[in-house]
Amino acid sequence: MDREANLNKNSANMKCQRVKVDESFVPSLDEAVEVQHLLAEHKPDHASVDGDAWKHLDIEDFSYGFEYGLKRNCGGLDCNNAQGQEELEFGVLDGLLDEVDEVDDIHAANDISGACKDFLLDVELAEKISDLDCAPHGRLHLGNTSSESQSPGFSGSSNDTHGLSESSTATILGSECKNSSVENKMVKCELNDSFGDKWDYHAQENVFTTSRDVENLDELDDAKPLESGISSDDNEKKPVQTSKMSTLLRQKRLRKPTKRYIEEFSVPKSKHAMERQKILAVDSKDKCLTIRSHNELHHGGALTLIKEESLSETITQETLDDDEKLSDLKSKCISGRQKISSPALKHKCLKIGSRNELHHLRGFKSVPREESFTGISTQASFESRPRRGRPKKRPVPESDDEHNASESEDDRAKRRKSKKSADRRKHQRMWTLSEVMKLIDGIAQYGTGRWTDIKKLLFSSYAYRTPVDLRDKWRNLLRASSVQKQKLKQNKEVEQKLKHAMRPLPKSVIHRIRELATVHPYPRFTPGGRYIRRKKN
DNA sequence: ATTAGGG
DNA sequence: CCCTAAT
Repeated sequence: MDREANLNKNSANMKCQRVKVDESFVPSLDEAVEVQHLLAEHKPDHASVDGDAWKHLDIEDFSYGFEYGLKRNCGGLDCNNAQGQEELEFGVLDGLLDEVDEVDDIHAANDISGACKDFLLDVELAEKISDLDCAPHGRLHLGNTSSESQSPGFSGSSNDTHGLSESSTATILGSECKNSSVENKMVKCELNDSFGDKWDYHAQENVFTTSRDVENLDELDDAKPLESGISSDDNEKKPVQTSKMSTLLRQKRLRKPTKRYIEEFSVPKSKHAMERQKILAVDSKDKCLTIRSHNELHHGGALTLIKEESLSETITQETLDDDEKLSDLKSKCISGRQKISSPALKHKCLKIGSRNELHHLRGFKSVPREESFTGISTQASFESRPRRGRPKKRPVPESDDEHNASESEDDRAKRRKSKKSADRRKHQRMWTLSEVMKLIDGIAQYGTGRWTDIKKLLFSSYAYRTPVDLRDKWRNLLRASSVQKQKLKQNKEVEQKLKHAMRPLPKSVIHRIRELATVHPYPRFTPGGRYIRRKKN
């Protein structure tokens, strides 16, 4: 009791010091209490049995499970790639994209479950965020038993409990970081996010190094917007959701989702899974959802997006692939949001949009476009790409269960329609490193004008790569290579970091590109200015 | 049908 | 990636 009270107090302090995110929690009595309870419970356990804490969370908070599932999905994608960094990167991004998509789709297909999930996600996020900032600090400062017991657990269970472990850790140590400033918090969040993408190879040690990196990033002008973006976003959304969150959460807690349930979230959901989710969520359906569900849903997506954005923001101009992805990401985000009408969301939207008006617009534009996300996955096997076959989603948007979302019925219908026939941009395959290299080879052989030849000879197996695609890619590569060079000159240090973080386009490749660029200056003009016109065959 | 170029 | 215009 005593301890608990104390904790409460501490927490309160922390909350005050921390950003609004926490404040929002304060008013939510039930929620706060519950959370506090958890805190109290964890504290004692932690030092001795870190594993228990996770378990506890695991069972108690299915939202964590979900969260984790998301993360794992993201990371999992790149995991499967033995290709290399590039693919890793792609995987990450792609994963994110898929995630976004996922959210979107779920939203469409199953508002109830989707809403609940996201809602929980939000809750989880809130908790996590508020706690996160403390984790590293606590560990650093304490260096006592907790750090001891933690380390093994951390790495040991790395496979499955990264997200959880971190959270739990943070929770326990929460009071330790009363001093952590808002900055820290921000930094940490970022850090953690980046972790989410690469759980697989990030060891605990990275916690520190990475944090430093992030801080450094902060110093860059590029990174700044991100910070503000996150904080404000969170702040905005929190208050709005708090009430409903508490409601839903309570309900959810009562139900105590089983592990199985959790698993379902972590695994690409099958139809059955979806259905079950639906069933589970049915009771909470009448409760809230509808409009809210949208908000929640997209909040989840938004958060993800933001993080990605932050990471790649600096890199945006540096490489085309990233560029593409970003644009894709953004457009998706935007298109998904179109239907929403939440102030907070709008804010987010604006934020994102402001960073890239172009893409924003494009996003809208491409939405209605028709798409036949057909046998894309067929070819996928080739380049060991995690690809976005959207394995998770329910395949047919057709059978749209009753329109749960009351207010956006028309919107929804509209969306659905467009979705079916149009929506998803056509195969947006990411380029793997090997593909790029092939392309380069091809260009080296055939020059820049015979894309069909290159396509036929070198990409015959890649049905999804059209000559135009090749050309486009080359164009992008050219741009990228030059940009990279440029940047490198400016701040090589930074560049390195960023590259290391996200853009693995090997130097050698860039070199080749540059060389080829001189030989085949994109348009078919030879260095001498002679126009190379080759009659095909 | 292919390619260049712009969005 | 997608689209259009020009070949």
